Amino acid sequence: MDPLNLPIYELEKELLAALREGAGAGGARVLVQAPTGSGKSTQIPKILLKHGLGGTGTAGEIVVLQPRRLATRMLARRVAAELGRALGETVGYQIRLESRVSAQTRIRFVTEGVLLRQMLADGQLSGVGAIVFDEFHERHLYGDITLARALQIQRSTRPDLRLIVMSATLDTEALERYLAPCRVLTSAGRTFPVKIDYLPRAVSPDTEPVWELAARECERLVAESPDGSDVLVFMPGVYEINRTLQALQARRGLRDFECLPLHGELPAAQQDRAVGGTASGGGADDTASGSQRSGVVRRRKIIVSTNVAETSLTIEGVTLVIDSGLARVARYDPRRGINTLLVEKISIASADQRAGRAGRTAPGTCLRLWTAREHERLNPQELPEVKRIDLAEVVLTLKASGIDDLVGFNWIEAPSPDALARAERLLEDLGALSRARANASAGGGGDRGDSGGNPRGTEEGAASANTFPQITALGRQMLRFPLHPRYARMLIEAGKRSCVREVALMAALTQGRSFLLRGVSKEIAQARERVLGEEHESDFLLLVRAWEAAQRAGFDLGFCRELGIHAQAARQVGPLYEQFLKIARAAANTAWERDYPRSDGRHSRTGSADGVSGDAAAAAVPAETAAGDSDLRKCVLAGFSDQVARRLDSGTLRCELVHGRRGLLARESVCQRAALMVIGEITEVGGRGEVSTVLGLATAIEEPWLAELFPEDYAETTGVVYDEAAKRVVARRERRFRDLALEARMSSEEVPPSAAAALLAREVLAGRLKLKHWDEAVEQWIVRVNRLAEWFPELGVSQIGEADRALLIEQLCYGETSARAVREKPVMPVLREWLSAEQLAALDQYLPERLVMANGGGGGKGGPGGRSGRARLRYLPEGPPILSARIQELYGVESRFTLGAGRVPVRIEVLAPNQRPIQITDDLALFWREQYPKIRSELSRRYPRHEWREL
DNA sequence: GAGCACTGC
Repeated sequence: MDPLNLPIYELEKELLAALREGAGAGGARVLVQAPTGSGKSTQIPKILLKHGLGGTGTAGEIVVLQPRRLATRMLARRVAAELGRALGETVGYQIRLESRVSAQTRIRFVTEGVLLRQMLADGQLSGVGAIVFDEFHERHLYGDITLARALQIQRSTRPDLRLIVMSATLDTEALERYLAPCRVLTSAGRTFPVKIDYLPRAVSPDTEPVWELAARECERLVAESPDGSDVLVFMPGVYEINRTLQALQARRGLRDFECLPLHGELPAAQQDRAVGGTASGGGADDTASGSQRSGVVRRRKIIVSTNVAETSLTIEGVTLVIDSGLARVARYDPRRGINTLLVEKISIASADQRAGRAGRTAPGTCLRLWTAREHERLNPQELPEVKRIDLAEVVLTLKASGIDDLVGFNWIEAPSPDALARAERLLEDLGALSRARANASAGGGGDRGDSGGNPRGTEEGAASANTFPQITALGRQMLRFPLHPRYARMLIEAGKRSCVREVALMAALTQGRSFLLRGVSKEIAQARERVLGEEHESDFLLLVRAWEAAQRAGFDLGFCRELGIHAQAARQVGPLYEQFLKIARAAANTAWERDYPRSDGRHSRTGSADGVSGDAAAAAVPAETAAGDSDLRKCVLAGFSDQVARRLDSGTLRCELVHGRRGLLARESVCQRAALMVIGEITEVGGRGEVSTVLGLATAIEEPWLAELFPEDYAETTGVVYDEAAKRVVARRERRFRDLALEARMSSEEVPPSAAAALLAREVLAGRLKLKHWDEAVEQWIVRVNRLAEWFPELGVSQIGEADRALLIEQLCYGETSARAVREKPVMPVLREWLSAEQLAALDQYLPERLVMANGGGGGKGGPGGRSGRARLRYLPEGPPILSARIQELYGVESRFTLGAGRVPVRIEVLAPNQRPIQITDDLALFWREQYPKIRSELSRRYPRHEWREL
């Protein structure tokens, strides 16, 4: 097609006029509204170049911002070809680790991160005459930030800078207001019409899962148009894709179709197969497409895909789209400090984008698996990334550019104050920002109220500049690494511990797509163990071993497949690793690499700046043993100190994290034996059945390291320092560091029990440590009682013996199975044998405000510990009368019950009418045990639809 | 017998 015929040329005159006009009025800003296929990405840069609008003077450069690398490369290539020039001359591109530009380059296509980095290096963007923001509707975080900064620069010092923002969606009012005054130009696209159908009636996923529904409708539609071409089905994730493929293959009417999955984790060869067989990613697997090509009749395809096919990959020849309307959406929950990845309904914009995939080559049809009425209730747009993801990296970047007041920054859409506060707090913890003043209105911090000896009045409010946390020298050092601040911090720590090489590799291995596949077969798991050896200390180190093995094998496809390694992803790690190393080396005055024997026999350099060869240090090569690994693990701790976790029990994978969070250690983690660890990745996942928080990338740590690395946070917690400043720091960490560490120490056999007891007893007696959950803490609780007995004879408490201990655990953990035992020796009287009423009362203050009765613990098989995946937390309007009556009698209050049933504990909390949990005393507990059958039957009568068997 | 979308420096 002749590019000059593209619809976008209808806008040429207007665009030029708008740019000239704007230049006179304090800065040219144009918003171009044009759908995909209008030719805007290639032609607008050319129009600017043709009319000399790259800028005044000689060096005026047109920078075109793109959200994806592949598109960046291809657009540059096409525009260069259209201009009849070699790539890298007039037209070039720049993406991470790859640059094709020269001094003559006037049009430079770049990815978003590249421009943000450039702004950081040169706050005036000298040499840049125009910036074109392409695909801006995708609203990536870096796109938002670069536009905001570009506006700032234009308004302050560069009114000659031309800004063109291009968007494919029509809903641009907010953007228009943001850019005002600005001109809006609209152009038609050149795609084929797509007929959109909805379901006539809503279908509940309970009666028919989406994959069944999709397969059924697919069969029907295909029968209606037997000559049609390929079909594209959108599903939220791999699980749903596999179910859909099964359902499709079970349909008789679809027997002649080739059904193919398409998602990001698939090897390139398989992706190519789904997309159309053309080599797009350098896949070496020619066999599949080769035989396909030679076939006389090509089978029609049904491609079942995730969102990759919505924007990143284009599939030729599709005229029918079936859209589930669902997607897995990543968010960051700043309140809990965890990532979530849950199935959600897509937005209208996203549904339109998906539908458009049916009209690339010919008129098409899109069936939406929801009703027209349901459609009206969908969100018009996806939430932009600023409102969805962790802002730490961007906040650090802004602080480095001198923007201290983040709330006052000219966000296109402002993130929540919570999200900003969380990012600042993480950066403070990492040492990248100075601590906020005590009386600064930090917002979201828990340490309000102790304005202490500060002479300033209360609620001064008005933000004077010096109350904002500022970037530190360490923060600037961290910013040199193109990484999340956590990993940058790890690398800085590695510099101090002479293990940069290893940590740089660890960082590189965790960027981008994960190269070690999850949920692999038994054979692969065994092969991994055989080839990689045993690793128990860190998931990072397992990655390192796997990658080194793959590298030694030259990333051989067969070898990688055997070990469940994504060969292509693994191959991309090398250059990244080198980049981090290079940056680390460039940082002068640190001996960042120790002389570490490498698998290839070369020795890395030691010594400082002048590059003296490291032979002399060869004698000092440290043994590759625990000492070396512990340094690596301390680096991880430095980057993730707010994600320290401990196992709650040995029967399940449940863990407790600092700041009161919980989760399940990832099944594939190597740290199954560690008492205390650091978590590199917290993700709440779900979609089918239950939602759970998965803790991945774990690293075992040792408790003394906490004191070593965080002396001021930890000192107070062990009672050494107790001044106001330390108190505040601890308040910020919500005192969890200490509790977790102590608990972990208690359950670790390596620490002499007497030492643990000494610590614990002191904490307990000082009132600084309280028990939280009876179900999980029975063991520790018994130990505690025993330590109390041992260390504080004045309490007159006797030790809990082995037999009684077993009995207690049985009764408290396994509930009903011990009904006989309860009758014979009820719990509380047993306790009474050890503790007098006074002692019990004294102990009461160590007991939780909120005592949970539970049958917990994963252990009791078949018995009351049986699971029911379906139960959810639910409030019972009324509890069992027999229990209510007793509570009324004992406490004189009306009660409410919360029945919680997760996978493991089924628990009933007793709540007073003011919603505060009631402390359950021994009387009530005893009553509960004795009357359990009656209570249960009352409950099942009252709530017959609930499943009670787990009780 | 559990549990995972897509980009980018």
